[in-house]
Amino acid sequence: MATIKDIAKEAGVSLATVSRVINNGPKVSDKTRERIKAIMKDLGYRPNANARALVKQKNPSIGVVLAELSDPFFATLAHGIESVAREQNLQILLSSGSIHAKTERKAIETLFEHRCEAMIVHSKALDNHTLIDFAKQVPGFVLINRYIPEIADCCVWLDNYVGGGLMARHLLNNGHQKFVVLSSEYQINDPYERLDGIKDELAKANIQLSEQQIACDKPDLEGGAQAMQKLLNNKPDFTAVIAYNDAMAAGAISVLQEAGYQLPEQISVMGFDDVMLARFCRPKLSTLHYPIEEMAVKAAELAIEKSTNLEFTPDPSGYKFTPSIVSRQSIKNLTQ
Amino acid sequence: MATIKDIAKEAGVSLATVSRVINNGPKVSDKTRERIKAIMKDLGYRPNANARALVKQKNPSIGVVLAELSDPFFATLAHGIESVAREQNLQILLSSGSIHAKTERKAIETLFEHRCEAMIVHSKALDNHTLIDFAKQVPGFVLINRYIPEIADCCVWLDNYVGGGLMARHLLNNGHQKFVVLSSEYQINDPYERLDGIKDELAKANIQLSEQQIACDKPDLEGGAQAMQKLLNNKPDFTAVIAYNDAMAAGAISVLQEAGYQLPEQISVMGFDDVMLARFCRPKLSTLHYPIEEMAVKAAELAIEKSTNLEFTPDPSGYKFTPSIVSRQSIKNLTQ
DNA sequence: TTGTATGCGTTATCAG
DNA sequence: CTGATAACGCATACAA
Repeated sequence: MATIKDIAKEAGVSLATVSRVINNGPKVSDKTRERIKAIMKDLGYRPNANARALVKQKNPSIGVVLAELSDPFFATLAHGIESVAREQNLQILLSSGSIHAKTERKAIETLFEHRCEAMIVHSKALDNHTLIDFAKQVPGFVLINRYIPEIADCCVWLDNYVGGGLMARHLLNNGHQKFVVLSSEYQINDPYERLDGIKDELAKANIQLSEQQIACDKPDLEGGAQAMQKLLNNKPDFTAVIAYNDAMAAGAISVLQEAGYQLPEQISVMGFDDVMLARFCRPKLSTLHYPIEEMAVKAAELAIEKSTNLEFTPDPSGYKFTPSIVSRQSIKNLTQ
Repeated sequence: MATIKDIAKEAGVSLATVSRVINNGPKVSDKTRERIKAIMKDLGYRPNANARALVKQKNPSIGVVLAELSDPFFATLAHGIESVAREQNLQILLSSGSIHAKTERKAIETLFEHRCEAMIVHSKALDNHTLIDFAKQVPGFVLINRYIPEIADCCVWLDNYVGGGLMARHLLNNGHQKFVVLSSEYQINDPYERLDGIKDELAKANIQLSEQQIACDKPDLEGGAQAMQKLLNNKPDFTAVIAYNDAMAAGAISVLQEAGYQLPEQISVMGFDDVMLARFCRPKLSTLHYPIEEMAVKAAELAIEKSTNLEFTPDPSGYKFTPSIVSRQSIKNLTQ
C-alpha cells in the first residue's frame, strides 16, 4: 500500500509538501497541489489512520461498549450515536460486554488502548467503583443508562423510579386496584428502581404488593411467559399486569390469551420501553416510552464536548430523562 | 498516559525487555518479568493500539459496514459477527452506509485507512464495479447479502430467486390461485430476484402476474400498509398476499384487518425474513427464515480466513444460503 | 537473559 | 512556497 513517501518520490517533492496537500495545508502552489493529488489517486493512496492517531496523540473515534448486542433497542441506541458520529466525522469502535463483568472490563480497556477520544459505555455488570475509576482516566467518558452520583456529570440516564411510579399511577387512574408484577431477575439497578417506584406509588393508594404478586424471570419474551405462568398457577386475584418491559409484557400476553382470558377486557397489561414490539402485539401495548435515541444522541454529544473542551462544565441535571406514557389498547379503563 | 519508555525507566531496564513482557516474549527472567508487570499495573500502563498497528502493519480488527443501522436484523447480524470477533480477539470497527452510495464508499474507505485486516460489508447502494475494485485491494474483504459473480469467493449471500419460488410454491401447495404482491421500491437486487422467483414459479402453474397485482413501496410497515391500500383500492380479486418482507406483511395485515377481512380465513399473507415481528403479529406470520446470524458468522470466518491465510482457496459454492419455510398461522390451506 | 538501533507512516517545527 | 528532521509508541533484528 502506497505511503506518503512513495508519492513524494513519484512527485519529486518532500514528504512535508505531500502532507500539506493531504491536510489541505495552506502554503502549497496550486500547480504542485494538483499534480500531487493526481499522483495520489493514481497510486490509490490512503492515509494510514494508525500512524495519524499515533502522532496526533488521539484517535478521532468514538468508542461504544454495549451491554448486549441482542438487546432489541441496541439498534436504536447505535443509530443515535452513529448520527452524531457521522456529523463529526468520527469512526465508531464497537465492543460488546455481554453482561459479564470481565468482558465489560475488557471491552472498555480495549477502547482505552485505541485512545478513543470519546467513549459511551452501557455497563450492566461492572461495579460503581470500577466505572468511576475509568471515568477519571479519560475526559470523554460517558455512561449511558446508569447513574452514579460520584460522576453524575458523566451519566445519561433514565429515571426508572419515576417510571415505575408512572406505571402504577396510570393503572390506578384507570381504576385498577389489584396488581401483579413481572420483574427482571438480573441483579442490576433498573428492576429494583422500577419496582420501588411502583410500590411507593401504590402505597399512596394504600395498596401493598406482597411477594406472591411478584414474579421474576429473564427480561425477555420467554421470561415474561414463564413469570406469568408462575403467577397464574398461584391463582392470584388481579386485573392488571405490570411488566418490567415490553418483551415480558408480550410474553405474558401470549400466556394469558392461551389461558383463555380476553385482553384487555378481563386483564390489562402494561409494558415499559416502547419498542417496536409494543406496536405489533395484540392488543397493542400501552407502555412507557424510553427515549433511547435521544439519550444516545445526548450521550454522544456530551462525550464529544467533554473530550474536546476540557473546561466544559456539564449541567448534571440535564442528563436525566423521564419516560412518558404511551396509551394504546392493552389497558381497560375500569372507571367508565 | 504511561508509555513503554516510562515503565522501562522506572524498572531500570531497556525498552526491549518491557516489550518482551508485554508480548509474553520468551526470554525474560521470571524475576524481572514480575517486577515489570507490577510497575505496569502501578502506572496504569495501557499499550497504544495505534502504535502497535503501525509497526505490525496491521490492525487486529474487523471492519463492518452496514447498509443501515435501523434495519431490524442489523442487531442479529452484528451479534453474529461479534461472536466470532470476540473469539479471535478482534476489535470491531463499525460504519454505516445509510444506503447512499457516497456514504457507503466513505465508510469502506475509512475502514481501509484503519488497515482492518478483515472487512464485512453490507452494501446496498454501491455498484458492482466499485465493489470489485475494493475487494481486490484487501484480502479479507467479504460482501454479505450480495452476490457478484466476478468475486463470488467474497460473497456470502442468500438465494432470493429460490426464496421467491419457495413462497409461490408454498401458497400454491395450499391451494391458492389468485395473488397479489407487495414489493420494495428500492432499486436493488433483492426485490427483483424475489419477484422473478415468484413469477417463474407461478408460471409453472400457468398463472401470470399482471402489473395491477403488484404494488411497490418502502420495505417497512408503513410501506406495506400503503402498498396494500393501493391494491385494495383497485379491488383486485385475490386470496393471498406475497410480501417482500415481514414488515410489509405486517403493515398489510393491519390494513386488511381494518378493512374488515378475517385473517387468514379470507386472505392469507406470507412474509420473508422471519424477524421477531413475524412471531408477534396476529395471526402469526408464515414466512421464510433468513439465516442472517449464521450468514454473519460465516462471513466473519471467511473474512478472517482470507486475510490470515493468503493461500486459502474458498469454496464459492459454500457461501450461498437458502431460506426455508416457517409455517405459522397466516396462511389458510384451501385444499382441505 | 538483556540492551541498541532502526523503522513503521504521519505530523509539525524549523529553516531556507 | 518548500525541504529537512525530530518526534509519536512500539516491535524486532542484531549485538552483547
